[in-house]
Amino acid sequence: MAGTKEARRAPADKYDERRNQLAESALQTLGELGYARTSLREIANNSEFSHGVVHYYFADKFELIIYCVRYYKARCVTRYDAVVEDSTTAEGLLDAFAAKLVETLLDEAPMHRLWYDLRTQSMFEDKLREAVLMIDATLEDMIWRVVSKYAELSGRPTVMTPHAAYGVLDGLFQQALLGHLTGTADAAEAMAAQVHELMPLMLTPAPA
Amino acid sequence: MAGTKEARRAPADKYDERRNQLAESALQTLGELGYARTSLREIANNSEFSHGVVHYYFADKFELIIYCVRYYKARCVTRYDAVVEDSTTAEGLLDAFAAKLVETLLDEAPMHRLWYDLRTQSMFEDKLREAVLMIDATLEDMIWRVVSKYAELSGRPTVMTPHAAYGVLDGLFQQALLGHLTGTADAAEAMAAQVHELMPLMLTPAPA
DNA sequence: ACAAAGTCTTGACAGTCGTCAAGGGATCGG
DNA sequence: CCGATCCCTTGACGACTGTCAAGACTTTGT
Repeated sequence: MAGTKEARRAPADKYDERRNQLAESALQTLGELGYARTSLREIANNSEFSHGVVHYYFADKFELIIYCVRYYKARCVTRYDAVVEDSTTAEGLLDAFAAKLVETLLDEAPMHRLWYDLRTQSMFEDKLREAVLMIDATLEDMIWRVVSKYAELSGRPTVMTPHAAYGVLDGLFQQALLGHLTGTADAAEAMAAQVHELMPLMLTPAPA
Repeated sequence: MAGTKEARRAPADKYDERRNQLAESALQTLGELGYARTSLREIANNSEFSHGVVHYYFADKFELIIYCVRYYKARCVTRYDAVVEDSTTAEGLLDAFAAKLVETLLDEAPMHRLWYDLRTQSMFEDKLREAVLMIDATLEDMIWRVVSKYAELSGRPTVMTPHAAYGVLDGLFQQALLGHLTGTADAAEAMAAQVHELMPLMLTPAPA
């Protein structure tokens, strides 16, 4: 039992490569159909392999999906780091942050709805919980890097905890995503305006 | 089984009554298993009928689920109205509102996670969109009645649109629900504290 | 009381699902 | 060059799904 994975031959690289390849096909399928309607056969159809190969690289469906969640996290968790590092003024940071929010909402809408789908599934399915809570915490850190930098550039301390700041911003983003996917044309821009108004409220009031 | 009074019922009433009865069984099942794992047979199992009866009262699965969404809405949309009407001070309103939020999060967690599940499904499934957007708008109105009354009692105008106010509060609630369902003991109380800090920020700054 | 209409159960259908076993090629060490 | 190992395909299994038809039971109208 123990050590079956270590016993694997030299091409551990190729093994991981295939797993990532399948993860990408899975993410694409999940982003399109959602968790409820995604089958392993459909995932394999969106790859260059047949449906049986999934069980060669993953023990079961959950292992694949959880692997996908972590694989996805690795790509998006640094999304706003450049914004944080490059900004020199509070207003510039806020503009760049809001613009990046709009950009990712428009460009990667399927991935975002998948994330919300999986996070909600974790409320029902124990097996998804650990992975989901881990990435959620990482996203909270990501947002907090933005907010605390914004506070620093403004020269005013924050009045919100990282948890609360993530909660309210995530609420606005999710709302905008729903609007965007259901036909509200200016959902993303409306969110940008809301973020512009909300962020200053996260700091102690500016001196009059 | 002793149907003493149904004998004289008008058929239309009984028909709607059965539909509501099935809707309640469906809501219970959906709240327990989530959308992805709920089958019509499981719904019928949680009722006193057999699985075939569903297609006697509903054309298909979607009609049942959409009926459930509307049925659910009718019950919860007035949840905070008593809070709004009975409060005479801004602080009293805020306390009562936060307490009600905590109460419903703890007592009706399965229903809330079902709502978030269905709302997310509407990002993938066209057929759910209309019903979900309708109830979402109604919830936004419900929240706005609280916020605007809070502003009125405070004697200070709001600085947020109804849409934004609902977005941020819903974000905090959803975050707390996830925390509560995944084992964070004080998730609900933490949310109450966050709401206490957030609500004043929705109004123009108080005079120093 | 009899017939019609309404209500519900049963059983089956055509699919789809996750999973796994058997086996065929491909690749590589010897 | 051969045999072992890895990679992948194929096909099948039992279970489950939404749906519907046939019929039994109940209630209603006359």
